[in-house]
Amino acid sequence: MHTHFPIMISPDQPNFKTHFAELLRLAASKVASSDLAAPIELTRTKQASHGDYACNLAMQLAKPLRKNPRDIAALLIEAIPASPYLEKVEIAGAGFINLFLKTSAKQQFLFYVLQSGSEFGHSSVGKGKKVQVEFVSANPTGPLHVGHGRGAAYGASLANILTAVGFTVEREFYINDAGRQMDILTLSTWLRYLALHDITVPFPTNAYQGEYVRDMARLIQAAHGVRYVHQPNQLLQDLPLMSQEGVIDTEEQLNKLIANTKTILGQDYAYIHNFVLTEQLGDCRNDLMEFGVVFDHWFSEQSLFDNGMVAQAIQLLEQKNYLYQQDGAIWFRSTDFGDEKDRVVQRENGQFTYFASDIAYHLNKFERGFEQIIDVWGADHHGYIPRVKGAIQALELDPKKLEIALVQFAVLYRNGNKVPMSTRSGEFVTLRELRQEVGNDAARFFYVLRKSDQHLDFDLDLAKSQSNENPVYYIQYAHARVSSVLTQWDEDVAILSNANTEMLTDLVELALLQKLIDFHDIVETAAKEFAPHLIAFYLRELASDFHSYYNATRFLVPEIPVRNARLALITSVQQVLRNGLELLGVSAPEKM
RNA sequence: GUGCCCGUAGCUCAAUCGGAUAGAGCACCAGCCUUCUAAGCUGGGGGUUACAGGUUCGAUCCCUGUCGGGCACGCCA
Repeated sequence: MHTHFPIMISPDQPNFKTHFAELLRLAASKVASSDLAAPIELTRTKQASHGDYACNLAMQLAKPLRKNPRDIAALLIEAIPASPYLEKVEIAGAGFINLFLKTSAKQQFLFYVLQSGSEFGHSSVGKGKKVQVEFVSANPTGPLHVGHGRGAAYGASLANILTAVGFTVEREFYINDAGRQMDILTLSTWLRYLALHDITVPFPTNAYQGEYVRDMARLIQAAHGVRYVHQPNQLLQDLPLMSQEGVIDTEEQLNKLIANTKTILGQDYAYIHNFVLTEQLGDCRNDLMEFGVVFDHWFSEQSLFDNGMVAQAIQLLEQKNYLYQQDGAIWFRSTDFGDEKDRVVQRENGQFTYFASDIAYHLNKFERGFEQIIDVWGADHHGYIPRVKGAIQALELDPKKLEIALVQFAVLYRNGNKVPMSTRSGEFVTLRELRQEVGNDAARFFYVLRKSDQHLDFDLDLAKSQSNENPVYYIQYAHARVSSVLTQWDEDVAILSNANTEMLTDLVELALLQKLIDFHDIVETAAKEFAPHLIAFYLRELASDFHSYYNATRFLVPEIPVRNARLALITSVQQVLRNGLELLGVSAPEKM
């Protein structure tokens, strides 16, 4: 194919915005002899009368140059080099410089979209740098619920976007398989197993209540019969007093039960512990896979203990003099790094805290050579940030490499009421249930339809009753409509690369073309700001522009040049819709 | 009580890190299918950006205070 961009600065990735910014930079270097510290910022205009791109440079220069912004703008415009893509430049308002992109440049841009295909929107600004996105990382103590779903959708979309702009991305799931919660789940399962053999012990109210615990007990029974059955008298030994007869509800009681269970089961405890872990992890993995969320690496917290890495990390802090002993425990001086208080890394009983293994985990991440480490956390962990960043600084690692993306929890509403959610009580709506109710596509899209640090009100009744009015269908419908037109046209799409796009002069058509041009910037901004929702909003706007076009214009007209030009346009729109949906993990159906 | 986040149309949310007349969707009202998919389109009403000050050419955005909401403040994970 012959090139349509004779003097484009970057023929591989025609980017008019950066091109114009470069022109203005050249102009500014002539006008303001002193060097400019700030980069030139161009924004897309909201109104067509303001051109395609606007720049506020003149207003920013007003103070240092001690001149009227409009006068500066005039000087800048005078100094702008000629460009084959620049139609005209105007001064407006308080001193805005409005740049108009040549219509021919917009028209020819279509060839670039068609040629790039599924690669359109991708770039190489990431330069192949190694980035890790760690997300979900839910305790494997029960099914994923709708809160996890948001982290999953966000992290997966973010990873896709970072990949699209040229980073080498690793998706990691951190398995909390070392803590007390796993012991509680093991105990819960064993108690349900005993109940299957008519040995009833009061089931602690603060143990895991969910039906899936009984399911696991049945699996163990089916595989091993009575092998793990023991009489309960030893189990209740030395149990702290019950507040009411037959009710176990304190943490001390739970701890004693766990300790007794370990004694009674001996070697067998590890089997049940391992069984429930494998079972829950497998369930979690399948659930996420069905949701289109796949991880490159599953990292076990337990492995940090097994390999001695936790002890090593703590020793390292000790060597650097950031630890001290008090009340029998070992503390890390996180207050040296702005934390509210110092934090325990090793308890009085000799056990390391979760924080200790997290220090080792992050040290390990740095040792793996990532240039950027992104932790996606639930917003309830925000207080945890200073101590982790503090530990990283204490280890003399670069805290700027670690970025914490906080995702607010999704709050579920049913019949206008908040749905209570607690994993242990078993009262929660699972991600699976949600996916079955509204579908994977709608769920993936709905989750990223708002900024991640905003609370998400998820109205189940609305999602269910209005599933056909979900915005995702609006976008998918636009995609399917194009497919339908192309099917009826019934010719090879390849010939559209010879279309005469100068036929596209209608205002709606030019607006659509400009929208396609915007896609690159949207993806890059989404990557820079960790903001997948920008893609979702962009796609809705693009679909909206398309639907209007569809209703106002007939594509399959007898005049072949007009027809092919319009088909080239809508084929390009379809391509961008598909590429954008792909980033969000949403399917792009040919038919609806 | 202390710290962090938030407060934008009736509802759910945007607003390209300080820019031009604050935008969408849902809901509501009035129209559009004999022609490429009506899961669509066109038009309409809807706002003192919680409140009060401050900073400057210019504030939803930055600063201070007040009110209201969420979260976190364990030798839990």
